[in-house]
This record gives sequence, C-alpha cells and structure tokens, in this order.
Amino acid sequence: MAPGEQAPYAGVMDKPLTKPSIREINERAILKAAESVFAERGFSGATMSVIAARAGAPKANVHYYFPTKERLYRAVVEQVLTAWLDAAASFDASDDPVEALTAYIGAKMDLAREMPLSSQIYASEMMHGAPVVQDYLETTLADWVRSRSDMVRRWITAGRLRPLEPKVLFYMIWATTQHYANAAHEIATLEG
Amino acid sequence: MAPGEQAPYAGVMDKPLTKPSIREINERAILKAAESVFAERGFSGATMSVIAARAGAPKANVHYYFPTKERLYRAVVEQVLTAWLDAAASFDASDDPVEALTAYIGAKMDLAREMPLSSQIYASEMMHGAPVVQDYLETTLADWVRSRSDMVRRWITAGRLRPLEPKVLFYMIWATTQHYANAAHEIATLEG
DNA sequence: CGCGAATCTGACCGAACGGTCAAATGTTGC
DNA sequence: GCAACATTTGACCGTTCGGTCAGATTCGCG
Repeated sequence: MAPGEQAPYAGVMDKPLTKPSIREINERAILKAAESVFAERGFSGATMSVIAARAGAPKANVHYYFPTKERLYRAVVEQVLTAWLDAAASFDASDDPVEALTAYIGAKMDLAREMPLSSQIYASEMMHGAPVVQDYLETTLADWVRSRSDMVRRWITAGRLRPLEPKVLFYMIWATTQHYANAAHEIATLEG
Repeated sequence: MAPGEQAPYAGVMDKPLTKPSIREINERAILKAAESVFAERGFSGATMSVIAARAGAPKANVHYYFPTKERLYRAVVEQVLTAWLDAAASFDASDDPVEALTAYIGAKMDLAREMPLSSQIYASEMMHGAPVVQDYLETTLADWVRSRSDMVRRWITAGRLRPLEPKVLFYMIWATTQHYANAAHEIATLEG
C-alpha cells in the first residue's frame, strides 16, 4: 500500500501532493481483483482485461493506478508477504515450545484457510523461482529462520523439545499448512 | 547404430515391436521439452515456439504431432500420472506397516527428487482446479485411497499402528514429499 | 526403382495481449 | 467560479500467440 498512512481529510496547504481517498478505494478494489485472477490463472495466464472487468473498471484505468502488469503483481505479492509475516509473529507469543508452536501452526492454518488465494500465489511464486520475492527470501525470511532456529535449539538443549534439526521442523510445518491451500481441490474431491 | 545396440525405445511395453518409428522418437523429444517448459512457466506461460525450440524442431512440426497446446499438455500430464501410480504401487510391497510405509514414502521422495518437473506440473494442475485430471482424481486416485485406507485401518485395529485417520496420513505424506519439489527454490535459498 | 504415405517447414493469419494516448470529466483549494 | 490537478475512458498500436496450409522432402515397401 501507499507509503504514508494519512487520514483521508488531513488538511495540507503547502505540499502539492495530497491523498484523495479515491485512489485508495480503487487501488484496493484492483488489488483484490488482481489477487483472485493471479491465483486462478498464474501470472502469465492472468490478463489485464480480466482483472479490470473483475474490479469493475476499464482496462486503461487499471493501468492508471498500476502502470504495468508486473508492478501490479508485485503489489499483490507484497500484500501476501505482510500477511505471512503477521502470522509468523505469533511464534513469539510464548517462551514455551508447545505454546509457541501451537500458536504458530494455528496462525498458519488460519492463514491458509482464510486466505487461500494468497497461499496459492506464494506457492506459485516459489515454484517459478521467486522472481519477485528473492530478496525477501534472502533477507527477512532467512533472518527469521535463523533466530527462531536458535530458539528451537535452546529448547532442545534445555530438554524441553525432542532433538531435531530446526529448519526441518519449519519445512514440515510449512509443507503441511501450505498443502491444505495448494491441494484444496484434490482434498475436496477425495473427501467428496 | 552399433551391432547389438538397442534403440532407446526398443524394450517397450506389451505392444508388438513393429513400430520403432520416427513418430515415437519425435513425440518423446517433444514431450520432454514440453514437460520442462510447462513446469517452468505454467500452462499459459509456456509457448509452442519455446517448446519447439527446446525440442529442436520447427513449431509447425510440433503441431504435426500434437495438434493443439492443450492436447500436448494433456499428454504431458498423463505421463506424470503414470509415474505417480508406479510409485504408489510400492505401498503394496509388504504387509508390514513399517515396511509398506517406508517403501511408499521412499518411492515418493525418489520421485520428487528425480522428477521435480513432474511434481511441479502435478502441483500446478491441482492448484488450478485439476482441469485435466479431475476424472483421475474421482476414479483411480479415490479408489486407491479407499483401499489403502482400509489396510491402514486393519493395521490399526490389529494394534500394529497408532490410531489415526488414514486419509490424514496420506495427506501428510503427500504434503511433505511434494514440498521438497514445490519449494525447492525456497529451501535452496535458505540453506545457502 | 517407383509410388503413396508420412514427415517436414517457412510463410502466413486472426485474435488477444500489454500498453499508450489524448480528450473528456470530476475534484479540490483558494 | 476558476485554475490546477486527479481521474476516467474509448480508441488505438505493435507484438506475440496458437494454429493453418501448401508445397517440399523423406520414408516404407513391393
């Protein structure tokens, strides 16, 4: 979203750039439409016309807010990442391994259940070599994994957790929670 | 070809070997190229020109063997399914739960490791609502899950396996093995 | 060899795509 | 109420895509 969060009616007299809420409303509607179309058809399969139609705006108007398809996609993916980071924060809810892991896994499951589109986009992005989020992987996510791995190791040496490689623990959690979003259709078919 | 040397496709299935034809060689090369391009860029992102170039053939020649892009994609996906069914057969290697599950998980992991492209295509197909393999889900896979769930339940009632819902067991196995193919790039980045 | 079938391929086509533009319309501060 | 700016929009453009086709070339076989 936009850099500075401003109240819609903040009176500014000296700066030429004020923020009309029209922009925010429309950007939000376009992002929502884009998220669903990107999730359904992937980056290449999504078309600006379809996104525009779903947002209820002419195509040229979408280009007014997001000059290129790639920029629009980046904006959607950034939304997804912030949601993931929010869920990741729940890991720090407690110092107790059971409570921390329970909270974290629960938050991840909620995310996969309530925002399946985001999960699909994230998975798709990964499967295609993370063209957009590579730097996020190398910095933010890598740091998160490092520090939480340390905490898991402390739990292990304190005898509060069975010994295992911390990264593998995270991989299993990610794998299982992701799977309920990625394979939702497969599971739904098998469950009837 | 040197004396005694076999053509690469010579020892194939049950068919009478009256056709070591050009057709088979070219279809194989095109399918291999198509598999990699579909895995890299998805169905929509893949183009017939790129597939043709990677197969070393003019585009029109690809259309000679596979009249439409969708038919080519179906052929690739069918290949993937047979590989999966082969791996699934290893579940029946033993009557012992530990042996059977070990063999099955091992086969799945080998598959994800040796044929990452297939795994990616399968995942992508699922994420987009299985437009091609829906009937396979409803028939072949559903039957497989049903019968193997019965076996898991027998193991449980015989006290040879801790009680759990059989389907969830399969979901976890699928999730974890899939994840190493789907998130290969993510894991590679985190491991350095 | 001769001949029909199979295979190959450059050139081409209509449709759809991402993106542009200029002109019209709406909004806001003074 | 007016000037400056923000937003909206239909029409348009160059490119690329999936697919076609006719003619050339090669293959299989008696």
